[in-house]
Amino acid sequence: MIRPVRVRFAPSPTGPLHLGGVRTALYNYLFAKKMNGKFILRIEDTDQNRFVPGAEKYIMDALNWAGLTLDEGIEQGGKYGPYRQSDRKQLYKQYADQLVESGHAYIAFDSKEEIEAMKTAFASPENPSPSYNFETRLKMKNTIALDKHSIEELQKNNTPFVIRIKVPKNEEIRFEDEIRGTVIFNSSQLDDKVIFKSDGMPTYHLANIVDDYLMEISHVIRGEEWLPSTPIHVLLYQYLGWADKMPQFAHLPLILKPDGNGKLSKRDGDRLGFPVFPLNWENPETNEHSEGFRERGFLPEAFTNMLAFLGWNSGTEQEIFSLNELVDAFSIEKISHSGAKFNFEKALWFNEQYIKKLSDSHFLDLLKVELSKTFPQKQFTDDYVLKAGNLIKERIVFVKDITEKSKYLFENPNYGNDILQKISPTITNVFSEKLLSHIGNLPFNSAQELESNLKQFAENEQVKIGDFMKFMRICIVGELSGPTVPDLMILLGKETVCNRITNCSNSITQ
RNA sequence: GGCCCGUUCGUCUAACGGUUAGGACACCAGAUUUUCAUUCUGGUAACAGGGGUUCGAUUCCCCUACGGGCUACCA
Repeated sequence: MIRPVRVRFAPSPTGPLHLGGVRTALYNYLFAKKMNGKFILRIEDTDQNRFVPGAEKYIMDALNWAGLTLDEGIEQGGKYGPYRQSDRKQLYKQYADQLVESGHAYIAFDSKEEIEAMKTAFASPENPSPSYNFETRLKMKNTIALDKHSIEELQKNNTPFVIRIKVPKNEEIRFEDEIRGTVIFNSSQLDDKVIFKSDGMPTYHLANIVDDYLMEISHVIRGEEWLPSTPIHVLLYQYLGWADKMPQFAHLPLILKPDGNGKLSKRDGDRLGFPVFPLNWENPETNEHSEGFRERGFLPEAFTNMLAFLGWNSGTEQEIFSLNELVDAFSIEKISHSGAKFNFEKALWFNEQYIKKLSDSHFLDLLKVELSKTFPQKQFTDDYVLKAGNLIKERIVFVKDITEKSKYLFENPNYGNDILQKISPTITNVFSEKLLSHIGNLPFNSAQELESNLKQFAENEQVKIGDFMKFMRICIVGELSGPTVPDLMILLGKETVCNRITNCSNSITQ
């Protein structure tokens, strides 16, 4: 059965998208593009209690930042809309009713307390938490157990009710998972899941199946946490008469915390000092702030590349892939089966690689953004900014390191006592004076020329070349790191260099 | 507890019955660098355990152990 590939990313807007969510979206996108199919965003907001303002927009912003272009969704529209489940509310009831009529579902009037009571009443050592299923439903308040009169009575009193799927006893439910192969469940282990809630909204299980069917979804690529409820979904497809339209399932392994075990959570990020969300997020209820990969300084290409490799591998030794290259190389077959621990070090490495690859014009644009943030007052020429950037390009992890760690490229440094103490005592005021007048007559043509000239000067003055260069570095940089001294001198120019030597010398004498 | 999924260097992973078990990150050492990085070279380091199947198992099957997920009128 060949049908057009249509995949959906279906998050619920209960907060910011985390790493795992973005990766699920990424894999859906890659698969869609690889197969010349459509990538769709559907917002699953059937739980009105968990609605978080801003979350929906956050999801779309995050996908956009990561470069995962949608073919259909809330903003792009499409002929299968609306794409927000709350906007499709009136659609679902008829399918729940259809299931009741065909005998595959039933109405249940039990209150929360009554269900609790059942669970404690039937609890046993073998079965500590009995479920609402073929064994217990006959003892509950529903249209299967109750007689006609009691049902009418409950309905007349407007007793709140839900609709539950009637899961059969002891039937084998099997399906082919694209990642895990054949998965088999016995229906007796399942419970009669609520498919339609008393507030008039469907639960995930129903809404998901109805929408996937209506939107002609061909493949469901989602997290592994959905594997246990997939047999319910399979049953729903059968009972609704849509078995031949059931999508292929692919259940992704989870992203785990770097240390220990378990799913990666926001707490791990806070604890270990790295972001777990793509973009910054302010929780509107608690005002809690969470840092995003974008704000941390990650390039979107590096971020998606890194994410793609958390649970997938091309099978070759290539690791750097643009989004388009990922599309070409992607296959569900190569998705791994086990959970992947998130490794922030490797994420940093990916970003470094992408910084090194940046074109001059792109790099310049990014540099200017950072500079305007740090030095809103100052003006620098593009030529200067790019030269400065290229001087430190291969020693930075993030573009913003240029202003956070290399400010001396744009303003004179301050000289703290600890750094001044590292200047050799052989560097005296007399020496500084001589140096300044020497440099004053020096052409600033090339770094090589400057270097040999300075070496010669140090030799003539009988100052150790190491001591001298260290002094020069401290004057220019304010610390013992950075590009080579002659390169910096050429970049900054004679006047700035002389000023800094003067400033530094003055600091020593004070 | 039950059900389901998983298990190769510290981490991400390659291997689709026969390899000195490969790569990357991290780490260590050396070279380059008058600093810090970069770069280059080299190194340490893994098939969870036990049974089968097979001429031969990291690879296929079973069991055990361990890890994870699910077990809501949440998704």
